[in-house]
Amino acid sequence: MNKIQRLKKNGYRITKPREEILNVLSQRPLTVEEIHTSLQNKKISIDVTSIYRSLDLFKKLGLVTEIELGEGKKRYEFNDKNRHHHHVVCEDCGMISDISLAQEKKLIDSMKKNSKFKITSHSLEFSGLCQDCQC
Amino acid sequence: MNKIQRLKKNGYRITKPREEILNVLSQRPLTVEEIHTSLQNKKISIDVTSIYRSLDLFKKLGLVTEIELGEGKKRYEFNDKNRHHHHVVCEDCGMISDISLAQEKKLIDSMKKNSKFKITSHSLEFSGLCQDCQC
DNA sequence: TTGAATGCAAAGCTTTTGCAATTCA
DNA sequence: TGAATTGCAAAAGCTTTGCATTCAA
Repeated sequence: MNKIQRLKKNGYRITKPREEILNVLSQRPLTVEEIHTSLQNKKISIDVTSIYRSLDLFKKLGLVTEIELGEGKKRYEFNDKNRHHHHVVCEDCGMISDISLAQEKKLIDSMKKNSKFKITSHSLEFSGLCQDCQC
Repeated sequence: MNKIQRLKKNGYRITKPREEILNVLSQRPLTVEEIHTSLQNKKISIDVTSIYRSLDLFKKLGLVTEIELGEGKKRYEFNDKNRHHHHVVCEDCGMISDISLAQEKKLIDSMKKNSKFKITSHSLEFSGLCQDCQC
């Protein structure tokens, strides 16, 4: 089931702004400002308010994941359920890379087993210097 | 070496506001607002601006760690170097618990070895329901 | 047609900046 | 005393809210 069908199925309307925002959301986590600029570049005029509201809806439907990388603002990324991953951010240039960790499952499972909390989600973010910025 | 001495050693002044902020910072990560309220309760009047500026200094000196738990604001916690840990936050009541994970080192070491980035730090945050909120 | 969604303006929070007054060493 | 630090006011982000208008079904 694609993203548009998923909207419809839940009784929400397929609107131009929503379609455009979904089109622009890639694997790379974007800020609201970046989404807005990206749409403007495509000559699509959408108010930031509508972007915020659309993202809220997408979050609720599980279409989009909200992440914080310590920048003081949120980032949004299209939620590919088949590809659980985390991020590493370059302290110098801000470049963001995806990472998948083989040993991760063990760690999370053990956390779930041992914690008194009922764990529902986690975030693991790395910070460092990317290849270019190490020189 | 205690926190006050650490300030002095680096050529910074020991001032009333700085002392009071350090006194109030506990293991529990606090927001600037919480620090401010906590000081007011002790009849200590400090401007939030000064709190921000002191925290910036403490961060620079490695006395305090800044964390984000997805609340849209930052939290600050006194940095106990002997006790590396992470957090789990209750989605319902906001309660924050510390956690230490035995298997963590392996995961991080492998990340450091395999990543093209030069990893300098990481954050691992869990979200779920605390014991009280599970009922 | 009609409720849902959008745009615009305004406000709400958190955080930062500028500058004169104060304070520590 | 003199530079570092503080308080106050203002501004700068990011995000949310209210309301009239527009739009999808």
